[in-house]
Amino acid sequence: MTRATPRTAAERPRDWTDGHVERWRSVLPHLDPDVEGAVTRMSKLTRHLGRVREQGVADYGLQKHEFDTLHGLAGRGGRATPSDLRADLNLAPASVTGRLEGLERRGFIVRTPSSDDRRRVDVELTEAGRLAWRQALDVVGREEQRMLGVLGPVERRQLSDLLRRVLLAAEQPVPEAKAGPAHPETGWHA
Amino acid sequence: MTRATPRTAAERPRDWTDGHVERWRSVLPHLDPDVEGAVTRMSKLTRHLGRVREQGVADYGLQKHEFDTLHGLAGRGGRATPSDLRADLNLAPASVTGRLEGLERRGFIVRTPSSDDRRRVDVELTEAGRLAWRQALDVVGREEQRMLGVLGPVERRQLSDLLRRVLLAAEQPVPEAKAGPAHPETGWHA
DNA sequence: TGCCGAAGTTTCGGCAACGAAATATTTTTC
DNA sequence: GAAAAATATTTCGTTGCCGAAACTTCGGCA
Repeated sequence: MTRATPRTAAERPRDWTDGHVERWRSVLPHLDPDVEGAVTRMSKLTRHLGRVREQGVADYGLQKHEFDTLHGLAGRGGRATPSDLRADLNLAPASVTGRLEGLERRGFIVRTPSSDDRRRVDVELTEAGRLAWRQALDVVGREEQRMLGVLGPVERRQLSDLLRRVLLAAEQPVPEAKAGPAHPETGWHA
Repeated sequence: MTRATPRTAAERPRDWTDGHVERWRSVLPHLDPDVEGAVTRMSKLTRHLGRVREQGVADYGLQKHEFDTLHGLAGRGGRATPSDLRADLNLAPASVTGRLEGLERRGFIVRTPSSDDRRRVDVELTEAGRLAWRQALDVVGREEQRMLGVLGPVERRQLSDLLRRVLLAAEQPVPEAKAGPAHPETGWHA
């Protein structure tokens, strides 16, 4: 092992979250440090990637929400309806209209009334749109790789697998009532 | 082992993210499924907890941002300045004022000009505020426990440890330039 | 054909967040 | 000890999002 993983908590370097959890434990003694630590770190990591996306994507003249919209569109091969995007991006219908408005004004998409169903609108990525998307995409990809790259391939798989099991539980509808356990507390995260 | 973890991918149940990653892999072939899977799942889990918080917290008459503010305040022992909250909650100064306005109107906090430094304002949790916070807190704690509870104690620790290592990398300032690797792509997540 | 409920999209009104500028107060500097 | 710089908070103007309502079009059914 080139730089083995420390075995004991003492020699393991501490991150911001360790301090956070410790602070909260003094207020809420029942808190499970591993649950709280994992949840907090996921929240922070997600926010961090969000910031990177926001900032990196700006170099290509896009805002986060603009990029996300282009990305959603690209994920459908460059053609979709507002309803598709509404579902993919988890947005209110009104918000989709707002986003498309801006993107159309900037020439990244075109909206044309569908000919076979005239209730619908077809949204299509223009060449300019596809280009902006493609360039901005790499910024985020690099940061994801940078962060997850500190883990080896096996560990990445392990992480992904653990999370899958958690998510499967989340996707399950809550199994009813569930008289609260003795220590249902949480310490939260930024 | 009561119900052992499946060894092969084939017998492992698939979650939403597996499909998502697969879809994107057909568009961006270089994508690392484990990186993408992990990131996507963290994003989804964070969002899920956000929704639960939003909804559960509503049962106690609070909105998410109101609860977060009370929570930040409680984390400082029930007394803080707007600047403290601004830092803890990662908010623009203007937003803090807006939030406190609402909470004061509802009787959950009190704002009093500090006597020793008259630029400052002291924000204090009222009894009503503390009560609302404490009750709403349990809702979220229960959901965190429910979700992470599908993992055993050892696995939770493992998850938390893996994430710590990733976060330590994130907390490090980006190590400069980093001429892009060959496959810096990403597939994104809702 | 003519009507009716369902579906797709946009408009409207309101809320919360942000950045920038304004205001008030303290600390520093000469 | 007064002017300048720094700090804390609020006000202002803009933006994006959301829920609800409106409008158009589609599909079925008499």
